[in-house]
Amino acid sequence: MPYHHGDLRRAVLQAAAEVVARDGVDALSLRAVARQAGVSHTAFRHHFGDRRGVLTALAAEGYHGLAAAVATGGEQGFLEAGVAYVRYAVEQPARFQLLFRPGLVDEDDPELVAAREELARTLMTGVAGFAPERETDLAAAPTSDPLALGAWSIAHGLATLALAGVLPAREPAEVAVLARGALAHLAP
Amino acid sequence: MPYHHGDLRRAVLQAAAEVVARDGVDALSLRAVARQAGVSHTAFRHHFGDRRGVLTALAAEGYHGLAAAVATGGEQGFLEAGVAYVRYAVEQPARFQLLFRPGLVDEDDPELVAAREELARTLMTGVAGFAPERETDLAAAPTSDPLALGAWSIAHGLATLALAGVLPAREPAEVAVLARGALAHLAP
DNA sequence: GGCGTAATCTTTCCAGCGGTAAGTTCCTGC
DNA sequence: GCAGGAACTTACCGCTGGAAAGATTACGCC
Repeated sequence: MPYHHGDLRRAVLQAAAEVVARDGVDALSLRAVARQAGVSHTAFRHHFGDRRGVLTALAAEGYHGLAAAVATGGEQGFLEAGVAYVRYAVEQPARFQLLFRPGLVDEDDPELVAAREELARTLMTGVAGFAPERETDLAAAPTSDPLALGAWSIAHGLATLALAGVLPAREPAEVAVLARGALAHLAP
Repeated sequence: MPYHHGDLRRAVLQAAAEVVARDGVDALSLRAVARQAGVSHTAFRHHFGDRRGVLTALAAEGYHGLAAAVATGGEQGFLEAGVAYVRYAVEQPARFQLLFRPGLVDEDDPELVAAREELARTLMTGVAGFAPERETDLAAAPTSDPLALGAWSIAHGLATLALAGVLPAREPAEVAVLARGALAHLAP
């Protein structure tokens, strides 16, 4: 075992992603990750700073994944974009929580901000397909367009309600049905 | 200081509620609460079991508060009921998170379940006022009515997005404006 | 009135956590 | 081939939640 790991950053992120996906964000222990990577528990201080730094890097990756999922679903229309959003949340609950739980990440991290903007753009293109006659401004933030914000809120709200265990439905397929029903009540 | 506190359960809940409201759920330390109540850190094991038990009891109280807020807002119509929901979340973020963050509470606790059902009923009466001609079934769960679920999702989604720091708006009043705009796109 | 039992609370201990500080090893540029 | 900085380790600190065992009090029952 060499003194210098070589690609510790990558190894840590991968190990951390596994732990988070399996046991949730709260269960992520730097020491456990370090053990799994065969490294002392203070080794990645240099790469990430503190625990929040690790989570921030992980979250940036997560935003890309969510944006990709929504984009793929969006090829089949606006409604399926929303469904894809909800599916992502229900199928990868811990990853999703990491993205939106307050206080977990460093909000000012450049990579994180960029990843969030990518997601915002993806959401806007989805809404543009829903109400084409509106001449939606693709450059605008979804937070400044009431319709886009409504769509995002429905998808996001349903997803978080499902994760909270408030909905009777648990399986992704069941939740997807609920998502379609709720999204159908959105009017341009 | 008597050996038996007298009303430890009440004292602990009050102290815990203060800590949560001030510093967030994650900052709630049983030891800190115990110190504040002038009691050893294992004293309330008997009353609540473990940490989760304390949070569960706290959450049950919180559901009542949220339901009351929504009911009050609902007197001015459906839209204001939704706005009240969002306001509650933004004005008391930690309390709100406690109610909906996965894994924090014991989902099977009878008091918690009852409190959740009370909230569900309140939400349904709000929706009934929105679409009176639908002859909404007040006894039905909001999760089985697509319109009710859509309304709940919009309010809940907007609230959680705001708490996540994704929206530019931070002040309750600003968020309330966004809530009205988003809710306005919901059609019976 | 007194006694036994159960409820309540304390003391003590444990392993694990994140973070800091100081020291060691290795790579890289000159 | 050597300085200097990057990468990593070891040792330590205070904190946490929980388990176990003991002390104290309340209370029902005879």
